[in-house]
Amino acid sequence: MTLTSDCKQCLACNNRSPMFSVLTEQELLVLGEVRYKVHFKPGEVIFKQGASCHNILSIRSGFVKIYLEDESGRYFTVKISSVDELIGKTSIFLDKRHHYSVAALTDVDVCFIDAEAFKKVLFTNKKFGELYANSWGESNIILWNRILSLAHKQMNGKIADILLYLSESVFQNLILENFVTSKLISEMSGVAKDNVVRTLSKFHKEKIIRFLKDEIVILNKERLEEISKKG
Amino acid sequence: MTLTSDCKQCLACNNRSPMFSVLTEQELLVLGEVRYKVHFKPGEVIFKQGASCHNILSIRSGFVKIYLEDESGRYFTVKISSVDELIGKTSIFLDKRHHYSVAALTDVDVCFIDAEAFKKVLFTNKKFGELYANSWGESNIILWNRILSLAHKQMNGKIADILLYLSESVFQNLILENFVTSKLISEMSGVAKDNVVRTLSKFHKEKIIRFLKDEIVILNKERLEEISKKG
DNA sequence: ATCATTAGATGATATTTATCAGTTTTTAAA
DNA sequence: TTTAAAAACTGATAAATATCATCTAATGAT
Repeated sequence: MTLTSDCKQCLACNNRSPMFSVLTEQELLVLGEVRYKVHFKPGEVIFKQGASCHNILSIRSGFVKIYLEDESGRYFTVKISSVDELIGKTSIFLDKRHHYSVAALTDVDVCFIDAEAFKKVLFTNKKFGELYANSWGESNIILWNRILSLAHKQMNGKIADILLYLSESVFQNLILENFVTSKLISEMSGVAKDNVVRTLSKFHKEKIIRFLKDEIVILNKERLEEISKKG
Repeated sequence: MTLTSDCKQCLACNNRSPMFSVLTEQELLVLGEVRYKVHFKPGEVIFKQGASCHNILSIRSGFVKIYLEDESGRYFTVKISSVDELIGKTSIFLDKRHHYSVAALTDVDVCFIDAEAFKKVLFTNKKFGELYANSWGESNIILWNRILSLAHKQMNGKIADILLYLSESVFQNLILENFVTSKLISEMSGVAKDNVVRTLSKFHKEKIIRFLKDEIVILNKERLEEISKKG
């Protein structure tokens, strides 16, 4: 993790979340004063579940995973976030503790914005508040979908769900970035790693995906959707 | 479902969510004008996933279940809400559609409050906005916990989690209300009904709970917590 | 009071999935 | 360039769970 200061203020930042465009110059200046940018390398932990929480994060480049840890030390990755997304939308309204962990999947630049200053702007600018709430709502839909997938589906369906989620919501592309490994899909789907490998190999043989040396490409999305539906 | 008008305006309502206490008289009067109260009998559906959404709901008495339906028509009950809780905190900020269904578990009185008027108040009164966000955040913690439970735990752990959730978060009591049936626990835990019955009987034999004629009482909470932890 | 429906109960079976063990390949590090 | 550490791969096995079938008890409706 490296602290860098070579970035324009929020006012002129062109990696900022589009939400910020509804803020006034004055508001952007305020936020610019209370933020700092940090660089993380792949694998580095950005913050840990249980640690105290004083910032909301804005991702300026790269991909991070948001994951939960249970009492037995097992992980579950809930979602993957990237540019334009805010992290901690829920946490800043809770008990000043993080309720999940975040780690970098690639090289990542993150702006840490002071939560109190951010909240002040949030409650002052109605337009901004509404966009924030919309974006919070979108995040919740992902949670509901994850719950449905975990509750009743079996291996094939769970893995299909993850592939579709990654393609549609994370990359907007049929080609999945190469940090998507079987291990990551295992963490996201709740399916044991061995079985993820087996299933991906099977999908490869059936020409539903191409799965070669950590490259995953969706070849037959309709089929994946059927598998997801069937469960 | 019965439409009733025998209720005081929000101003004098003593079944309202405590959040409302930070509103001004003027704001309460506004909300009072755009709400209507409806009674539901046990089993009645209050709204369906996919239907259009123009209201936020405030439960004034009774218990409701919030559940998701998947493409194959299976149900999953995410949480149980009761007095003092708002339903639709996320939905009013989405695409005007409900993303889950709600049904009455007992006799229920619900206030339907017009979403647009509610949002106006929400963005005007900062204190109210903050309480709303806190309460939204609390709801999200429940979702995260559900996800962790579903992802890695097996039957015993999943069922223990539901019993603990009901006791701690819903009833604040070791005695679970008698609408909590094996079927409901099955819907909430993602475990097949037959296996829920088997597990509850086992817990009964081991004196962890008392499970007799639709009465469930937690006798040994520490043991349940161990089972939850072990998974 | 009777009938139909739902919940509880339980054993048997089949399916699904996790786990283990061992091999190969790839990637990263020294 | 060699070595170490992950990741991919695969078969075998064991464990967990869903499903099916059947029964009784309880509940609610007419």
